[in-house]
Amino acid sequence: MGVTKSKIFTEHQNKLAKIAKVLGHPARIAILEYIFKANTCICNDLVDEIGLAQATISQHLKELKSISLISGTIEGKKVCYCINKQRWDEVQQELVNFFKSDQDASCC
Amino acid sequence: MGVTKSKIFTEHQNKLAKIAKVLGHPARIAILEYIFKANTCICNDLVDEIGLAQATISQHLKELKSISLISGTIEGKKVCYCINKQRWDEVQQELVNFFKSDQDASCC
DNA sequence: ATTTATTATCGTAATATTGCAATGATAAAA
DNA sequence: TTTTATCATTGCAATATTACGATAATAAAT
Repeated sequence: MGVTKSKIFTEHQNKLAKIAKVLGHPARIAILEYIFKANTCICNDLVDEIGLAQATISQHLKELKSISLISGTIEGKKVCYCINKQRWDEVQQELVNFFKSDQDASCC
Repeated sequence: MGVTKSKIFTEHQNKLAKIAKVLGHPARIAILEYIFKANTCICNDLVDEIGLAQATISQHLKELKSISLISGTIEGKKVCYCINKQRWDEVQQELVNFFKSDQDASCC
C-alpha cells in the first residue's frame, strides 16, 4: 500500500518516527550540517554547496521546517534559514530518551 | 525520480540518514520499544502486540536487522529477536554527536 | 509421514518520496 | 517599469515504501 497505519501506534511513536523520517535523507543531514556550520544561510547557498536543484533543496527545507528544526526569515528577496535551537535540543532529548535504558539487554 | 543521489553526499551523511530512515516508521519504533521492554521476543509476539500482518512485521524486522540494531537467533522453529546492545549504543552516540555543538546559534 | 507452528519471501496494489523543469510570487535594483 | 534575484509551488516521471495474501521453508510434535 505505501500508507502507514498511524492509528494503531501511540502519538509518541508517531512523533518520534516523524522526526527520524525527516532526518532520514542525506540531503537533509547535509543541509542541517551546513546551516550549523554557517550559522545561517539562504537557499541558494545550499544549492551551490550540495548540488541539487533549487526546487529540490526547497522541498527538503520544507520537510525540515515541518518539524520546526529550522526556521526561515524573509529578508528582502532572500530567506534566511537558521537552526531553531530550542527545538533542536528538544529533538535531541527525544532521541536520547528513546535510546536511554538501564536494561541488561541479556540476549538469547 | 524517487531515487536518492547518494553519490553527492559523504559516507557519514549517508550512514546517518540510513539509520534515521530505519527509525522513521512508527512500527519499527514500536518493535524496538517492545523488544526493549520484553528483553527478547519472537515475531508472532510482535504480530499480536502491534497488529500488523506477519509478513509486514517480518519486513520491518528485516529493516532493523539491516542496520544491526537487532539480531535474530534461530531456536528450533522460533527466531528469538533481541537488541544488539553494542550497536544500540553506537547508534545512540552517532545521533548524539550529530546534535552536539557549542555553537551560539545566533539567528537572523 | 503428517500435521502444526513459526518465520521468510514473493507478488501485487496502493501510496509516498525524490528530483527537476517550468512557472509564480515577491522584492530589490536598474 | 523592466529586469534581476530569490524562493515556493506545481506537475510530472522514476523509484521506493508499506501492507498483505499466498506460498515456501524449517523444525518440532503427533
